[in-house]
Amino acid sequence: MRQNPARRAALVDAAIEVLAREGARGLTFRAVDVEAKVPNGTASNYFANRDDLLTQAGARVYERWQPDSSLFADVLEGPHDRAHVTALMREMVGRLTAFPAGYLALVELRLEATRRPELRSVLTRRIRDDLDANIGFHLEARMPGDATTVTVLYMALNWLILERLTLPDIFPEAQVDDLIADVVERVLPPDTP
Amino acid sequence: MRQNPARRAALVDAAIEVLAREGARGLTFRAVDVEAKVPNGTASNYFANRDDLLTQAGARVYERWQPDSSLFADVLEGPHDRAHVTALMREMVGRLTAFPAGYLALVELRLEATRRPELRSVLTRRIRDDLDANIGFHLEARMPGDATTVTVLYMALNWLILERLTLPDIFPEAQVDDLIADVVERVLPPDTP
DNA sequence: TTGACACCACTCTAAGCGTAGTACTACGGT
DNA sequence: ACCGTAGTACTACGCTTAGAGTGGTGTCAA
Repeated sequence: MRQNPARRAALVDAAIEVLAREGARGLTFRAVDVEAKVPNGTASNYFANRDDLLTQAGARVYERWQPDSSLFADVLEGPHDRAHVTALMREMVGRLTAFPAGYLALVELRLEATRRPELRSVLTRRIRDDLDANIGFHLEARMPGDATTVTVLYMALNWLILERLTLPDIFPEAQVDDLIADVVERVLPPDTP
Repeated sequence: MRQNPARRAALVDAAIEVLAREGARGLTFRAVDVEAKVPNGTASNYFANRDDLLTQAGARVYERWQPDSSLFADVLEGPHDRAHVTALMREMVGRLTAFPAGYLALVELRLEATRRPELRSVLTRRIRDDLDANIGFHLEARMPGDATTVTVLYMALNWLILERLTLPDIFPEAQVDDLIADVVERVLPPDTP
């Protein structure tokens, strides 16, 4: 098992691209080698098996999505109204969409999870934690709405992203920002001035 | 090119199962043969190529989801309030979820559509038509809310279904009906008695 | 008898895995 | 300055699996 961390990271990033482009079943050691432009057999030397590769790829996507830490501070200090939530949601959708391979790779992992119980439990924990963190943050920042509000936002916006990335002509690009505002407007309770 | 329609349908249904179970890349003629329990080489004789098989599978899923026609009549005559919409949404989520292989196959097709422009345009049209039909029906039935209402419902409930089918432990089964009611309650305007 | 289909068997090709063997590089010890 | 060693990079090979497509033969019914 080789240790070179730069190479390891490059291989994991390559795995994400392959997952998004070729699907879970196309994720082979060889394909990762080619994508990372390293000689055949290299990935075999860095990962014990496919599961290893899959879970590391999933973790890496979340790493690369971490927002700038200043975001948290800004939000806690900002206003607690719908307009601010809309801005936040736009930022989030934009941030996730900006790494399309990562999002598509996660969807592939979800589908693969229907076949691999271990992957399913890892993914379930990660996604549940993420949702809970969002709920916690929303409440801590004293934004309008409760846990259910955040859950409904989570569902609608996730589907919006999936739709944009797979069938972009269903919701025209120009309409997306308005759609996000619509979602927030419908789901959040009115501001109490 | 063989014509036997019963066999052809059996092969398409088998293709849906294979898509859901093995992913788009696992959809091979041989896998379909095995799933449909017909001799090797049969699918080769019934479909010109993989694209042919993919688009026919997509169409078949929608066919199998068609609600009983009496549903439409019932809805047009029923009350026009949130409670009724909730019941309708539960029926719809239940109907789609009851054919999990179909739903997962469609998600696989979405991902495959990122690679195949032709499949993308076929799918885009079908899904856009379906959404428009839902919007039209909602308005025709004089349910509370407008086109945006239906769109937001569409997004949130689709993600709910995807979540249920891929990572069922994120939202416990027992919570689903309540969650649907929550979604409707937040997204629809209040009843005007 | 003929035509359409079912079934079976076969060849050809491609892809991938794992690893053995060799080459390179850097570093510490002397 | 030299050498040995450890860790890694690269290459190549054997082995296995999977699938595509097709030709030939059997079967049934009009």
